[in-house]
Amino acid sequence: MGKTKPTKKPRGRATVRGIAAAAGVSIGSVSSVLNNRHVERRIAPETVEKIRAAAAGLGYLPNISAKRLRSGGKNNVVLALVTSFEAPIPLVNHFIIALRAAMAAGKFPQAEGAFSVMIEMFPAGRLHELPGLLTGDHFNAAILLNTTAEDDAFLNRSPLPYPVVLVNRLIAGYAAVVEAPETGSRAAEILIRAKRRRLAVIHGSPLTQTTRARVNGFMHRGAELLGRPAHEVMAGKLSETAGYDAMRAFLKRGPEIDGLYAVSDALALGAYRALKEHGLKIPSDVAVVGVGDYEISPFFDPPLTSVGVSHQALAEEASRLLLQQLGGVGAARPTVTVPLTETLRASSGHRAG
Amino acid sequence: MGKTKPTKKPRGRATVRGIAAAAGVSIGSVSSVLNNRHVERRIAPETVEKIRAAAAGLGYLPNISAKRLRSGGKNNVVLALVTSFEAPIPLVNHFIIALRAAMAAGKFPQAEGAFSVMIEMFPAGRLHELPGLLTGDHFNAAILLNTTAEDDAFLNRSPLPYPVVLVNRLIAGYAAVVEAPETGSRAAEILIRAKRRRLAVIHGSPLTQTTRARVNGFMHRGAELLGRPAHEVMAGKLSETAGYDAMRAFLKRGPEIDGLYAVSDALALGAYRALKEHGLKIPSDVAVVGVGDYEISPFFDPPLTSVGVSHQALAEEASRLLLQQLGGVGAARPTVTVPLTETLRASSGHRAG
DNA sequence: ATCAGATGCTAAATCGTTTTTGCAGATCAA
DNA sequence: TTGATCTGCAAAAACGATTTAGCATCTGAT
Repeated sequence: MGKTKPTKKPRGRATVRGIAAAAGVSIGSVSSVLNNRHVERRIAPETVEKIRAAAAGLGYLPNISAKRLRSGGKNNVVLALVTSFEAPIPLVNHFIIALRAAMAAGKFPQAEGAFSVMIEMFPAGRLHELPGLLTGDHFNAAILLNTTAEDDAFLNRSPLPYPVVLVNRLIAGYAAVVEAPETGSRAAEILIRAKRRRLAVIHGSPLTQTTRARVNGFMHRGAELLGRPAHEVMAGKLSETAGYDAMRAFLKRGPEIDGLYAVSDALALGAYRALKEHGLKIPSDVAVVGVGDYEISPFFDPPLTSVGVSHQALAEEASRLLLQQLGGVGAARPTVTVPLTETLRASSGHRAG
Repeated sequence: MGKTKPTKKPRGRATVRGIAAAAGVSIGSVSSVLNNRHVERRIAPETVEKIRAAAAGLGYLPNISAKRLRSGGKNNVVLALVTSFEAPIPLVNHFIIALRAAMAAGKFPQAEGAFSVMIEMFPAGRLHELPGLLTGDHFNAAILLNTTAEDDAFLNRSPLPYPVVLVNRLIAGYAAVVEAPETGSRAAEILIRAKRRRLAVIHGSPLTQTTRARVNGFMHRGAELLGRPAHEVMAGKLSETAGYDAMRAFLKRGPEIDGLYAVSDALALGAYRALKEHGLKIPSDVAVVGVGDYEISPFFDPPLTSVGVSHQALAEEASRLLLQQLGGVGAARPTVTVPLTETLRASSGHRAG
């Protein structure tokens, strides 16, 4: 009938072509109607209806890539936050705000301040299955969070063809932002300065690069200063419930402690409850030190002393690093160590901050 | 020289064309080199170097839209989470997980299970400035969170040309997910069942649609059952600090209360501290009810009783609704009310859950 | 009957990229 | 010297959309 071009088979997703074929018009008319330009473009009302019906019938969804390409908007720089499903991302807004701030501050002027942020999530250990990761089809640069050992091995095998910043992970050939390595030892020092001698550390299992560094630093410095090893309390995960369960079991087993280091504030909060239930007072019986990864740790009861890097600092540094690499200053892949913030609060016997 | 085509001016961002012109080769060769296909494509080593140098010199960044368009991957459905900078997004992972689950469950088969998620943030009240919002250039569908009254007015004026789901907001012509309206009244009932008679509610300022509904429901039901109005404690924001400050000032002013409703768990936590500092015990002196928007509220001391909708339920319902609209079942723009979850814990005198 | 202006649509150009095809020149074997 | 094979690259097609230019046909006025 009215076919004007060698019509393609309508396989796959509906496109303007498919609609045009179905309605017996040209793709130009289809586009005009779908963007509500049919008045200026003088499309007849009944044609408009035909096209709308065809689009609805085919379940048309525009191809965003084609739209963006064509309409050539300038904010075509796409940054990605890549994290695993299993890990929470309380950091997301920190990152977006930090990226935006870094852009506004004129790092990476090419983007003209405009960029898009995608979130890509993958099942732990399956980073390699993430579409577009290897081809670079989905984003111009990425911040990688919460990778597992398998993911790290994959990254090590196959370098990604765009700028990447790892957070709390070190892999050769990649830029990274990590917390200062003396977190654990500083925690030990805080407790020891507070006259604690029988120390314990509570951590998750398995240990990550970061939590292992914290535990090791703590154990090492504690043994060094006290000549005696600290107890190790092993929780299943880094959650409150896991911390509570592990701490409860530990206390029931009998060892007496007067100082506790938690490698996450979630564990600290869980331990709080176990300690209180066991009749122990914080800090008079047991002083507690966390890492400050919960924004509400000042409102724990008692407020939690912590030493660690703030999510905000981490996010700012990672953003800076990412844009710097995008700016393309050669092949610099620096590792940036974010300095520690020590916040002394009541949980270690200090005056509430 | 070796110019083969009427070379375009190199204005704007560098493209393969620009690199080709700079290196004196064709764009095909440029593309081959940039994608590390130069071996199979038999590009001479010195040409490879020339192209790499030109690309680096021009600060080349590929246009992601063009890449995706060309390489035609099937996951071209783009969903957006749109929220304001000011509001936290602890919900992000809930939404992504829920969207993924809904996709996997076979809602919206067109996408073949693959889709991308973008996060778009805007300054409160400036939703209308978000690039791509009106044209639909950036995503196929969106979930809108944390809009202000101005933003809502804008949405009301200019209907968006793609499926949208509003969260905790009602605007004519848009699908929405809201919490059940009886949150506030249920909170009042919990406190009154716990034999509390002198009630107060603590809330932020300005009130949002949702928090206003909570406050109104609470006040109304409280007055109805007790024949006496509840006190209103007004905090600046929905933060712990604001809650603490407001509650402290209120207690200092003298009114005695025995039941408190907090329209956010953050306010509840801030109020906890003010109450304790004032020598009041929870729940014996003052029972507290929150809304359950903090995952760690079971680990408050004492654990917080709450009535509200979980972020997870909200996210699941919003995702379902979004995909349903994408599936395009006509122009259905339903408003879905998410049922309440009531969790009785120690803060209202119940046994810890 | 003729021309001007509407009206309604098609065709083509374009966005930036990748891949396929093809062509010229060099190298090699006989 | 003549094919055959290899090298190195250019040209063109394609992805899916939007916009512009242009071509018929119709309407109404003269």
